[in-house]
Amino acid sequence: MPPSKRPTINDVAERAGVSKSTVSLVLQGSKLIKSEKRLAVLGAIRELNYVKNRAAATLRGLSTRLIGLVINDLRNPFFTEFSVSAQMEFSRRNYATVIANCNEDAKIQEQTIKSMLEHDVAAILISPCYGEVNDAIEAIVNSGLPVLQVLRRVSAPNFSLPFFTPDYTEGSLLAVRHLLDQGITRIAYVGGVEGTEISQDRMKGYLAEMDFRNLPTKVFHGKATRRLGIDMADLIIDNHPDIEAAICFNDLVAIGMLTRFASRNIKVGKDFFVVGFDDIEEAQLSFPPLTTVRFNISGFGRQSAVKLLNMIDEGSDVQAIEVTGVELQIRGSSCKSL
Amino acid sequence: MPPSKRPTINDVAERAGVSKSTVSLVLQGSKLIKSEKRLAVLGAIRELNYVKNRAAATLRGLSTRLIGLVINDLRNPFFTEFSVSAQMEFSRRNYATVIANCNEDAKIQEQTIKSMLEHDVAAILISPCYGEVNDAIEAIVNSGLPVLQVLRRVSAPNFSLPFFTPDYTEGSLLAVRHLLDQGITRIAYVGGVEGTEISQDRMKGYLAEMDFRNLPTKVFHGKATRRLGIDMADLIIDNHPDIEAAICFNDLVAIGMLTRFASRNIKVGKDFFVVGFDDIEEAQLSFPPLTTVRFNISGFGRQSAVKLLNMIDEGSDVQAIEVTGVELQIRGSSCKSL
DNA sequence: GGAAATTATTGGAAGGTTTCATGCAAATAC
DNA sequence: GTATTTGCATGAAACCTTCCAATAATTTCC
Repeated sequence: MPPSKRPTINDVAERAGVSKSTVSLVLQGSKLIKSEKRLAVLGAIRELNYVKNRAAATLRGLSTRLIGLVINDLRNPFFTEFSVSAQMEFSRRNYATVIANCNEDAKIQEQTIKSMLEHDVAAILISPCYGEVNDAIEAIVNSGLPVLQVLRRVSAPNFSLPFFTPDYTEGSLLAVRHLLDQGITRIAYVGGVEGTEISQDRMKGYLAEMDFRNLPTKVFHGKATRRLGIDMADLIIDNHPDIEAAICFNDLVAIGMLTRFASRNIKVGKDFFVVGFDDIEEAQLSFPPLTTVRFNISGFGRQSAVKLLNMIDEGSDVQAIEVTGVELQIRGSSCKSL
Repeated sequence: MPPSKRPTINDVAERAGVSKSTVSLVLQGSKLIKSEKRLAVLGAIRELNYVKNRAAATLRGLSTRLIGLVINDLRNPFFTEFSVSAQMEFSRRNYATVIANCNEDAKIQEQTIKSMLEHDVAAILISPCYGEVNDAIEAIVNSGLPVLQVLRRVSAPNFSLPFFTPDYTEGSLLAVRHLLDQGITRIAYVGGVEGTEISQDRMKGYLAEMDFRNLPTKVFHGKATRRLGIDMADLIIDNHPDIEAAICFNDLVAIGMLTRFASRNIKVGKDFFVVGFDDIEEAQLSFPPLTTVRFNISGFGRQSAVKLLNMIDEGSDVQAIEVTGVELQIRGSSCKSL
């Protein structure tokens, strides 16, 4: 017996006693085929365990129904949540997702993107990492594929990609006002790598409002992880006893701070106040529950997916920049009263 | 001007003044082509922005260099860590990863697998969800593709897939002995959906050892989330004051418990003791730091990937079951002394 | 009952790559 | 100077599907 390769549409046709064209039509659910023959074909397909060869179909001009998802840091639960939601929306629309974590490494990112282009993905959804990204962006733009950049923005000298983002600035504005309204004024900002655009955006509201009220600002930069939150909590307790509240770059940092405050026996929500950003699932389960800027990550993931799918289907263009609203989810970590 | 489609190998050949075969050879890095011509080809490729059409290559018989990764619950940081590590290993070996979260839904899982088979993935790595999985497994087995099942095992009546797993039973054995050695005897087991194989395995060591020492066992089942940990902490505090320690199905449950114990002002590591399972990144950052069964998730992810890649490359077979060791990472949550 | 219109089925070409067998040129051997 | 080997380059076939144009079968209409 020959090494039994995958059966083809021809094998099915032969088995069912029809032509390959008929089989193809059946596969596409054409109404043209009489149900008698259609049943025969369907039967043959089942008997032979036929699966269609997408490569051949693609070559003939059909879409790969493959979407590339490029994420700067997939281990961060915020991005995980985003990615999973987007992936599931793609899946619902019958697209498979090629994913890659570029791990904040521009080199990996570039290689990843090129690999996806080779695989002929129908579109790309990207939350980019920073660094030397020119070649990567150029490759994407040259491909002419629908692309949507989310959550973080990068651009190359001559190219830019449409960008969809939550209103970060508004978020920190809400956070700082919420604290100020309670008479809390000695507020620091914690986390975010210095110089990155997203870091600027997330701080902007804080800086503006503090400035407007003539209050001093204090910023502690760093890679936004639980570890940073822990370290900065120590730093603030030990060296900056005057500070009474922190607005954090994201929930991970905030939760790190909560953890350390708990272990050092300082009551957050009474002696210190913390606000996060993102509202990851864990935020409502921390102790105390975390006040945070909420914008429904999974909803945002789904929306991003839908926008991209629309770009594919209808060639609908996304504005250069689109912004979606945020709100403050108030919980115990920031409230004197609660 | 025509709508300018993607340039093909022919366009490159023409531009470089050679035959398409030559271009193909260059693309594959063949040593047969003189560097003079090779340079011409490379130049033409650059000028035309040529990217190779993988669909055509695949049709001709080349591997898609696509690997399917099917995960029961991608939002769970444990599986995220696993998946990301595996994906990055694939990427290092120049394979792109098609990922899908089947969200503990057997129907989605089946559909996902069929979609991957259609896309002609070169192999499948799967941490399956439970339920009605027969058709899905059958489809995989019939495909004849290399498959590796990890972390959780399912099987269909006539088929089984090779399985690679950490030694769960040993893990809970280590955990329970560690507590018993400190004279802690009133130990409960918390979390894990009743009846699932993984749940059985992770409890087995606990049940066996407690039984062996003639100690009473107490099991609280449930879906292994932070939320469950929180609820079970309440339940134990309010209704089972005799229980003094909990071995948890995973770290999420354990951390949920820690959170609630903190908020109810019970000192874990003094008045109560908790052991987790998995050693997710957060375990060392919790308060108190969490004692947990450790088996290096990312290492395990990488190993799984390597095993699968070897199956592809060398047709090397994986034993029906392979087990990798675990160890107990002792931290503050379980120790009277620390 | 037969022409016309409609519905069902089919053969064949095309799509871009890889690879095999072959061709040609240059180098080596006698 | 011819015969043989070696090194490079190429044309053509094959991979499996889709879709168009053409044909065949059936229905409709006078």
